[in-house]
Amino acid sequence: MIQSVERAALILKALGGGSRLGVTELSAHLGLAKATVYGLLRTLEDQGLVEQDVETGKYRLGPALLQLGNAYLDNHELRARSFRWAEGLAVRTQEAVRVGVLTGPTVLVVHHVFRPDNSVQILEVGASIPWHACAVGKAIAANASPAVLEAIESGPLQRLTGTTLITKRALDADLKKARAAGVAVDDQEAIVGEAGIAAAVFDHRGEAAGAIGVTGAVERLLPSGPDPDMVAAVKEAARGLSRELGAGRALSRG
Amino acid sequence: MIQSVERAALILKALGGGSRLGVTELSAHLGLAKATVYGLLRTLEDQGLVEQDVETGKYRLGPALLQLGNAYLDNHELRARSFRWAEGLAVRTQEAVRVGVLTGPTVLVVHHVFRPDNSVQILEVGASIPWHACAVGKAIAANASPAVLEAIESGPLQRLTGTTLITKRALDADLKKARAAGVAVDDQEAIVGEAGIAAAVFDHRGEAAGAIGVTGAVERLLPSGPDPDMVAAVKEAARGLSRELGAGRALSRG
DNA sequence: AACCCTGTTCGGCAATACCGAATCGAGGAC
DNA sequence: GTCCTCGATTCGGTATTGCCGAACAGGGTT
Repeated sequence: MIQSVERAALILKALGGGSRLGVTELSAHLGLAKATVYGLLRTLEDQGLVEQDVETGKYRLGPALLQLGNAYLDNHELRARSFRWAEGLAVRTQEAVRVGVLTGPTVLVVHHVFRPDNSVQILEVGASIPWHACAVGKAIAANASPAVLEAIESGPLQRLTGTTLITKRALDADLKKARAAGVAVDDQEAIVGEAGIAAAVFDHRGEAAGAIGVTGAVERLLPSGPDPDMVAAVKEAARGLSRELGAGRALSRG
Repeated sequence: MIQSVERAALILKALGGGSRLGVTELSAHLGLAKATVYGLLRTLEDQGLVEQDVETGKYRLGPALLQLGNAYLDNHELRARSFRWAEGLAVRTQEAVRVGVLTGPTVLVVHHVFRPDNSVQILEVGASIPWHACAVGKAIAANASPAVLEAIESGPLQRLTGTTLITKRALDADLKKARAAGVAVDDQEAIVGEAGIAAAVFDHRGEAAGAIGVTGAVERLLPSGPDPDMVAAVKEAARGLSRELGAGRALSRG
């Protein structure tokens, strides 16, 4: 691991975590000399990866990151192929659709279709959600390799609402249920009143590349248990998308 | 400029420019030893900034960039404050609205409101557009500091359509017109059939922080010259937004 | 006007990252 | 099945490079 690059990345993540930070704050945060941080910041600024506030002298993330983030999306195969499936799923279920991938202990939303009801909604592409508190995350986890599952389950599991599952035991049971049902369900585990139903998407190696699912008001998605039509729609979308990615017959692990 | 960080940034930009690249391709592209590039890539991968394709061994951009790009947007003051103005402008003009900032020689779209006509549209947030071929870019350039203007005008100016202005002379005249009118106009200079009307947004220092404007079919925006109602709407949105950013009375340079 | 808290610059040390060359592993051609 | 080639990966020595401590400069506040 080359030291200066690693440190530069940590600076970016520190700046991403909150608002503007100064050289002194960053050097304290990272435990480095001020001059070291300053040199890194100068280079990052030169590359457009950070910007310095002309008034306060503090630093914030730079525009090049937005371009690179966009380029990441453009090169994303799962995302590209999910467009028509997500659109169809949204129309059929009349709910918002999310496509996500697992990055570390969080789900990164790579595609999002609004609920087709003309209401004002904010785009969630780029948002990160704790894996254990959303249907998409649990759908991926339920079909992940043992090593990955172990890694994400061993981290701290934050309680977001009263129903969030935060013990390995409860989660393992829930993932087993998800494997049996073919879909994972989130019952107000991230936001009170909001539920989700999602199914894993597999690539040509049979690995879970991500998941697709619907999110919406709990009374619509889980009227008395998961709505069967929605479950079927989600499963079909996930299966179709998997096939497009080249998945063979073995669509599920174990 | 610290060497390894600079090189790491160049790798990211190279990967962002196209599709997957291998160690050898990158080392040839940057003129570095393979082992050097390899070390940088390993570090970048460790930080989630790049991903390695398990099959081909080639590298692509990583998910952390999407998160950072999103964080950039979250911390963006102009963008945050532009939400309600952009929404209002879209409703009033019945056209798509874009808010952009200047980054190097291109305009980066930081906010985008769809044309309110229920058609399927793709979100352009994160997209980069040559400054000289869009109304937003010209609105910013017309009010930029001489140094910035000189920098962007001296670069190569690509012809995108038959009407794209690509000489310094033609652009200077157009910018002068834009300053006089208070809005910049793009008449199919980026895409045939598409026009734009935009006005600069000023921050509390009186500097052009970006621009807001409408885009749409040329026959609606420029029926016989710029539609006066649209011009007025764009100017009002830009002025309101500037005021929110703390701009004083001096809303225009010179 | 003095203080304090920033961001910024400088110079020397040695740790650090660079490079060239060798190794490994996979895919294709015959 | 075997050879060949091309690309990713590893290794070790070198001196370049970036790190650090300490001093400087510039606002804002008291």
